[in-house]
Amino acid sequence: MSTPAARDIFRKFLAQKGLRVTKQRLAIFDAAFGQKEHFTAEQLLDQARALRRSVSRATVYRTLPVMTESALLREVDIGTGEKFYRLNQGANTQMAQVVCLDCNNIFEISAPFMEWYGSTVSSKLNLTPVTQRLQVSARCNTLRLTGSCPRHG
Amino acid sequence: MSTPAARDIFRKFLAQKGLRVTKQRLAIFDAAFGQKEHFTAEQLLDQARALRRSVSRATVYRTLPVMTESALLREVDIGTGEKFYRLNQGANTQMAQVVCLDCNNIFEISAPFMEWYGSTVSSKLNLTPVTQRLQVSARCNTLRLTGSCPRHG
DNA sequence: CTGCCTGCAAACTCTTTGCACGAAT
DNA sequence: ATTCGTGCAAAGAGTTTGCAGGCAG
Repeated sequence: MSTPAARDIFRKFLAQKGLRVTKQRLAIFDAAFGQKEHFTAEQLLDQARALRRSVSRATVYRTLPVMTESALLREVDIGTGEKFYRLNQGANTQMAQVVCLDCNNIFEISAPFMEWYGSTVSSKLNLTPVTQRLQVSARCNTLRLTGSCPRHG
Repeated sequence: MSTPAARDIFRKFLAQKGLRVTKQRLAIFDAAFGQKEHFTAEQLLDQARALRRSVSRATVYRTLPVMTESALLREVDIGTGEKFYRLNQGANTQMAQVVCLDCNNIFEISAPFMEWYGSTVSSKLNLTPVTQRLQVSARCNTLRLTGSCPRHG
């Protein structure tokens, strides 16, 4: 759940960008803060609608970029067609994702060397790195051996 | 262009998989071998049609997985909506991609440590790694400083 | 009041799929 | 002669956008 303090940060951010503080944006913001793990635009829409029935899909899609640009959220694209988002809990270190192809869980692993790698490799090409992503797809050993995955259910 | 020898390898692969050697599949295969860099399904369709007018988009999309499974091609997903493909010229080492957001070039960089990283991290989660991807998005210094990018045109 | 924001629905992009015909074995 | 493969067009999924009306500043 979003605290009044967190909400004020969002208000301030919106004001600063010359954007209006609307009830829809606040509902979407609160919904995002209620998420514990990765979530999709659709899941965010559901949660936001629970807080304010009229929130539309379009507004969710229009608000997500605002929240990522403000570093409130991180976008996580694992190449499955739909994008995932996650609260950016003040984590300043680069994260890698390990995606289990069996249980569909996304595990976030700190990978500080990514930043170094990005700069090193970019400078050789006369480029300036903007973002890095490192992802590992894997299969569940437990599921393979026992036929059921504890994380799967 | 595809040599008769390369085409024979493809014929053999198809036979081995119990798949038929059709004119369309050969045209798509030849088109793929004419590509020097990364290409999209649409670009491959264009090239294949240049070799055999009737090749359809559906067949290209149905043939691409066959060619990736046979390791003739590598799939490169940089999260832009459309997938890229590339000839897998016997490169056995893991590759990272540096994507220039200005010129849209994709630079392939050998990154053998990715494999090590994948195994290390997966084993801690009791998973078996299947694939790794490491991508850096970057901006062109030359473009920023001089207003034009030599690779852009 | 002014004009940014919203909801709705249609449009869009890339990819997949059902079906009847055609061709490889 | 069998099946598998093909082309076509429609469907699908996720996301974006044009427009008329609504609400924040």
